[in-house]
Amino acid sequence: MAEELFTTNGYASTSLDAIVAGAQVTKGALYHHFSGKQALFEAVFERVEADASKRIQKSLRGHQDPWEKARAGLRAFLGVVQEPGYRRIVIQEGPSVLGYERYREQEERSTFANVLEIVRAVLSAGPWELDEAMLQTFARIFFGAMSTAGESVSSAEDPIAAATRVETAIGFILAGFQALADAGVELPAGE
Amino acid sequence: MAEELFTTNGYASTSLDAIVAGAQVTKGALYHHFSGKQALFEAVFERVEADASKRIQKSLRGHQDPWEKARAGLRAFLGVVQEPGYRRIVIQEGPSVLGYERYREQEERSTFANVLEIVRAVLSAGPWELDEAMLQTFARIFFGAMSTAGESVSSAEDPIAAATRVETAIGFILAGFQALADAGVELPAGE
DNA sequence: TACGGCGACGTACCGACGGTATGCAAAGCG
DNA sequence: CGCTTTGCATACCGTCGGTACGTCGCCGTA
Repeated sequence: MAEELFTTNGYASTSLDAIVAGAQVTKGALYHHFSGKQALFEAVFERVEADASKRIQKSLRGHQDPWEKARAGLRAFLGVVQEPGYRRIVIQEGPSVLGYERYREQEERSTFANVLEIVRAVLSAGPWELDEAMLQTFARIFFGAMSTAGESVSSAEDPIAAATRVETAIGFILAGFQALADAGVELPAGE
Repeated sequence: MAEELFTTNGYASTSLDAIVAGAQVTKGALYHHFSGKQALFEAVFERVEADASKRIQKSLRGHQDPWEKARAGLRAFLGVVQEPGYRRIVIQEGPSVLGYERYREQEERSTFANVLEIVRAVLSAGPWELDEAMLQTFARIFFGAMSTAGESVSSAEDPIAAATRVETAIGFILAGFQALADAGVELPAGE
């Protein structure tokens, strides 16, 4: 399967010959179904993304409180982001193989959508009035934070401890939000 | 120059022939100085990184207050991250071309070091007792947040407004920290 | 049933690219 | 002044992504 080869060897080091040999087909068949190597990668990318997104959504069910939802989602995301396939295909090579634009389009309607939903829920619980652009900005920031954190978690010598630290740190940031909400602090105006 | 070619076309689509043609040398000369295409990229990567790091450090000078320092550093980072060379070479293709390990080693002693320094200054201003691992975790989170935010900023239809939104969002998070510090809130214990 | 067209592959091949082997002039050195 | 080493130039090779073209089988039609 192409997914394993891309995950273990990376995009550039995975030859089409190796893929077709592993899948028991020929190059003709491959090029009948996909327009090229990049299109094949994109199909794999979408599958991995869809799986991850489904998993995260599943973890969100059952939580009504936004903060609880956020914590559950964070935990699920940290789990997803530690899987070699997601790390390699989506986080590491996605942006460079697909180009940032296509990468973003794909993310926009899967995993990032989940993050956005969570952020929306959390920030709507506060006293702030945020327009859509500001919500997206917050979501981007959290998405990036958690992606990077996930990378460092899964390459740490003790991933479990590292994941705990990340949860603590993000929880701390969320606590800061709560504190601001309780204090009725307004959003600092953009200058 | 190889840097421009890598920036505009990307790593994979930049042939060594194009590089040597542009630099008025031959492949023999190139392979005399670098052990291969990846090593050349790595050299370019280091230069871009060093430049960015220097620029950020410069912006930190003159600020004593940690929060002011953080804001200045954030602004400088958002500037750096909008430059095509840094975006493409460091953020987009760095991880996939160098591999995450080498990428991290490089970042560790340049731009990330700056972020770490800032985070250290900010968090030391609070009443919390953080060990080094926790500091690194916070720094990773902020680094990832700002890298991703920078990507979205520079690909936004109005980059200036987007940058302002990012500054607002991060400022909000920092304000949350301040609120927690003022309230004397402890770090939530890792479970 | 004969047949033509078409979709689903298989196969042989091409051009480009990264990398290497070898040559060779100039500089350093005893 | 010879001999080694450095610094590069050039010709070439293996691999890989992609393509051109052939082939086999199915399906509608007369």
